[in-house]
Amino acid sequence: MKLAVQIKMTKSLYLRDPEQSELGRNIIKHSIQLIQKTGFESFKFKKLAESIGTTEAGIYRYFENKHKLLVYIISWYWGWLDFQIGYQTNNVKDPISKLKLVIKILTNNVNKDLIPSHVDESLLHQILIAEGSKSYLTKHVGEDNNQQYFKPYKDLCNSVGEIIKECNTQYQFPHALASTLIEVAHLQNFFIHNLPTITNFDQTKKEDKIIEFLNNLVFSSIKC
Amino acid sequence: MKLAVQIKMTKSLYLRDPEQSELGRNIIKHSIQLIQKTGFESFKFKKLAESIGTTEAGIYRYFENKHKLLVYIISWYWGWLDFQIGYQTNNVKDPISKLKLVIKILTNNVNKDLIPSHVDESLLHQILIAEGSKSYLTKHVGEDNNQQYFKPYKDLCNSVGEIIKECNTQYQFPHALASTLIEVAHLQNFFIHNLPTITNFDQTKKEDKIIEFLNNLVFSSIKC
DNA sequence: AATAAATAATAGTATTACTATCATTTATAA
DNA sequence: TTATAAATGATAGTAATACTATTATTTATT
Repeated sequence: MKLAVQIKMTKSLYLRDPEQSELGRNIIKHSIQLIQKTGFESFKFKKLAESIGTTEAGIYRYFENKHKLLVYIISWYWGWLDFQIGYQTNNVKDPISKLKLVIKILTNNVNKDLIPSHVDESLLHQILIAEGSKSYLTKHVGEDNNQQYFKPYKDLCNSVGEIIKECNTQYQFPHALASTLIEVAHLQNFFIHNLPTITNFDQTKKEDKIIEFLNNLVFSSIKC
Repeated sequence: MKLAVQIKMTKSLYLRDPEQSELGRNIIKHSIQLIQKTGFESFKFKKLAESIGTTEAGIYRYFENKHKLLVYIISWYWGWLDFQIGYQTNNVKDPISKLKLVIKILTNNVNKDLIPSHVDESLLHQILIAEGSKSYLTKHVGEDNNQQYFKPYKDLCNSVGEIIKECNTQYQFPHALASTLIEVAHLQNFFIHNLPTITNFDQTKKEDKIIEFLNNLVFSSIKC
């Protein structure tokens, strides 16, 4: 029997559970490909339906609208990242090594194929970088939050925050630093690839530079 | 004669310069109000035209589409912030005090009415927090960048980066830290107001907490 | 007073984000 | 097996949106 990760998703995000049918899984799989390829603004349910070989109505039976589908996909990734962190740092005793590993995981710089999955994580990571903040930068963020849409994100922030606490119990802002770390990992990745003149990273071994920057940022803040 | 700040805007952002006519200035003014009120996704040129008392065609003579209008508004704010920083830190000799003042300015925690302006900066600040990253999180960010749309943003990052350098010439990542500082100031402001459980700031004197967090983040990183 | 530029008024189009309906296939249960 | 329900496919339709085009009118410039 294969090991499969089950990420628990908020029920109100979907009309029909996409994990439970072939069509549902296809919706997720092709959404990831299309959103990554065209960007969220140009992502249309009609194109999605065509690429799957179904109709618009078929998609709408699973997701009310494309924003919920985006939130679903992104939440799935947060849940999956949270799981990865728990799984991969499981044997690491030293909290500082643990936090360093977390930074690597957040920059997508570690082998995640330890656990097989039916989604393409590297595409998902790119979606996170380019579209992630659109999931909460809306006027209805409050209602979405009440519906627990951001629970996986908050759980992840909490997990990272707890590791930060382990490193230095005296540090005042573990959760703020955790959310900063998560977002800045994506932000700098976006900048380095799309607005390179904004940072002064040289363009060789980009990911390593981001990790170096983040390590410096986090560990000097918590004085380790 | 009144002192008026002129922020230099990239010409390719508009079709007709909105600074040069009453209608143009109205477009900017009402856009700011509408975007802040309804969010960018629900912001429609038709509603904008109605609120000004003109027609859709009138708006389209100034801006090709609503994304360019957003970029215009946001760029204006970056340019204005950059100017504020130059102006307000002008007499400050000590680079550390200077950087502290920059952090205050970025968190909107300082009196900016020193210089009069026909736009409402506090509305603009809210737009920046909620919509700012949408200006570059697109598939056409590369072309937009080639058109110099992000020059004011980069200039601001550069100004802040230079002040960071003044504080510690040895610090390796002044520009990355500058962009991080600018974005995190907005991010934490958004979180504290919209997803409060994500940070562990208590809800009193929110802005002060953000400043404290940012000061800690920046000054420990550059070891001052 | 003549000319050009800017604006207003109106209409039109292709696309989009859905909703509704009904027929057909597939799974489940008696 | 048959009856029943659930999921899917096929098709059509609608209101709203993001524009473009055209012509008339007002305002500014020479």
